[in-house]
Amino acid sequence: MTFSIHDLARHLNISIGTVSRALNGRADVNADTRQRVLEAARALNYSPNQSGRSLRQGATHSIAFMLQPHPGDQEYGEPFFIPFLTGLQGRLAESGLDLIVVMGAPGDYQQERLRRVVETRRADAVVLAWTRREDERIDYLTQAGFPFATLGRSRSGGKTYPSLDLDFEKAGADAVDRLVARGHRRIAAIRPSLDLNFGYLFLDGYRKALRRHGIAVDPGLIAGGFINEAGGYEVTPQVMRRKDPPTAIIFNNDAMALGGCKALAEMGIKPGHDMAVTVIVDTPLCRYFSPALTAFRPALQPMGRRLAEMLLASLPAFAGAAGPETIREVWPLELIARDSD
Amino acid sequence: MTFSIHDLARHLNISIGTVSRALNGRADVNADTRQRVLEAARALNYSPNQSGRSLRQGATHSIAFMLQPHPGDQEYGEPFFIPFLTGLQGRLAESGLDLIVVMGAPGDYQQERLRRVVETRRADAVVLAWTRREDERIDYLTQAGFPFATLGRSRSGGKTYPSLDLDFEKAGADAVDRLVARGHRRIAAIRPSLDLNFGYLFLDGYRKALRRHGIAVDPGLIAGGFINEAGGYEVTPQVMRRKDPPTAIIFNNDAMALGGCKALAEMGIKPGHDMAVTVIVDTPLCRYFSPALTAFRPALQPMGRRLAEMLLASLPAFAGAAGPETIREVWPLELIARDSD
DNA sequence: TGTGTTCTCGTAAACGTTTACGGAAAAACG
DNA sequence: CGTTTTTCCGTAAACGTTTACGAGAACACA
Repeated sequence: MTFSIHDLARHLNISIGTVSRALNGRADVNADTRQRVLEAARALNYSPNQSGRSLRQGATHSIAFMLQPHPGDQEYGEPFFIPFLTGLQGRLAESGLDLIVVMGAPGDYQQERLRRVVETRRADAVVLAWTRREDERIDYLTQAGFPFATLGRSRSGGKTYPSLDLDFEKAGADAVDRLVARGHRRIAAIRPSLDLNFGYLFLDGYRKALRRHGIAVDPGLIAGGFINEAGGYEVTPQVMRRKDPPTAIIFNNDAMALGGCKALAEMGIKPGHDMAVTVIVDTPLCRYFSPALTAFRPALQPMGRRLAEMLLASLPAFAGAAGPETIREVWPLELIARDSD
Repeated sequence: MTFSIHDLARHLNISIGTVSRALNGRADVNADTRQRVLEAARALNYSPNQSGRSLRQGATHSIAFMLQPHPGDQEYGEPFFIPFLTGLQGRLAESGLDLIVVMGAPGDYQQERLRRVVETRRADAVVLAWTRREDERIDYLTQAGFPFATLGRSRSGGKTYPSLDLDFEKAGADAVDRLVARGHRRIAAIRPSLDLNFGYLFLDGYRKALRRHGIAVDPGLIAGGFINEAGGYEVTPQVMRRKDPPTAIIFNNDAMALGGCKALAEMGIKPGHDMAVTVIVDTPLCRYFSPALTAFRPALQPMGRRLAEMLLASLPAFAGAAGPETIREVWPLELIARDSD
């Protein structure tokens, strides 16, 4: 049914070995014949069967990104990832690699999907996001000897894999510094599960900055919930019900911030007026919310490109002259001051 | 390096043929041996090499979704698609199919990526979105005899493929009806390129509804631009600069609406106060914008499921008893009244 | 016991590539 | 001209599966 290298070879009256070599740019083929082969391939619209190549070469020429929607978010989506993926795919394409995004059902653990990708050799490497503090996926991949890179740090797996992360500690600290400079002393922090490594890092920076300013860390001003709007909505009242409520809240996440602001609104509290609100990871929603939320913005597209580069550098088939020394990077988050604080 | 069916067979002292048959649930294998094979496969953690299967069977067991970010949107992302993809992937997974999302660089035409997917047999079928009125991708796929389904209608390719669309005509008309009922007579429409079929359909519904109400369609109240925030920002002043400016604007798209509202704000015009604003396709941004934008909401996740089902029904390997009669569907958009009109 | 049927399984070919190997022809070299 | 090297290409094996085919064993039936 489909057009194979045999057909092409027969058409050219040449052996399939030569055709393959010509197509793959090997040296031991005459310039003329190469020319003929390439022209014929173009004219007859031949392109090699991917399964055949993969089988023979043991490589799929594609990288898998594991995308998993958050549980309970029917509506929200993950606008965060699209620019990142754009950068990632752009860089991979330059090296002839396809990016395939493997979707998992929302809520189920990725472990099973990951195993499938790895064991069936669907991709040559995977990219993980939402790294956890102890991440079984990382353990699995290192133990299986499967190449991967992560968006986010983790304590799992040693320092053997490329990772790119954002400086959540610093953002947490910067947020505190800024609020303290503006006269706030009672600053709350709303975080997702501490499993999620960025939640942990953020809280760490928050705590250290408070201490640096000589402000005691009040556990009652720290609350954690599901990393979605419902989580923020549910958890924010906890810190507000204190006898000595905060005058500022730092949300680790845009969705939680929106839920939190909804809760605040129901208490008659207006962000930017009665309450300073800062968000760590900016998304378009922060910009369009009213009041526009002060937030820390990541450079998502460059991050995607960079992580692709780091991953490529770690793959034997692509490693250039340089060894994989710059394997772990932490990028800054840029403060975008808006109206909510 | 990896564990193949040969190893499994050797370990069991059985031929690979029998192992394969046992694994694939064929009838001509003894119940005992099947049991043994399955247990060993499980214990030794065997899973078949995907390239091998694909090569032999001529099927990849995966469906490709072509995702292409809009040009010029570094930041915005496509939250629209995530719930849709969740539904799509969920249904496909139930039939043992993987969903792979093929990313294209923003702005470049998908045609080249599509050819690659098709010619290299990376997927058994593809799902297209953002259908155009005349869509070369559809022409290509039908001509190539490659199975596909579309999110959105098109005039291309006849009625040979499953398609699921939203009723943009009706939404456009409903929006007009509602605004007329509220006393508006000068109603503007901001649309993306008419290439995009939903832009065309929307405008069609808008026009017909106006005529039905005996209101002449004023071309000066219709403007089209790029389907992003910049487009809305750039184009909205065009309708506002008329001597007889509109009292209501219908935006076909959330991003354009946000840009348009920005332009309005700069003119000192407040949506929901000095100007009624309606958006056709709702996203979280519409909800969180201030004022919250009245918009028509699609049932994205069920749509994803349904389109997967329709696609499956059109694939010979999956077609059940029923023929592919319900091949084209148009789903309603639900009005969510908020504060902007 | 002979014949036909049913179960079960092994053998081997095939899917479309890439690539190690070897050989023929051409070129280089003395 | 003989020898060595280089250039180029064909042959065939291999990647890991699935599956058509056939055959042996067991069973049923007469």
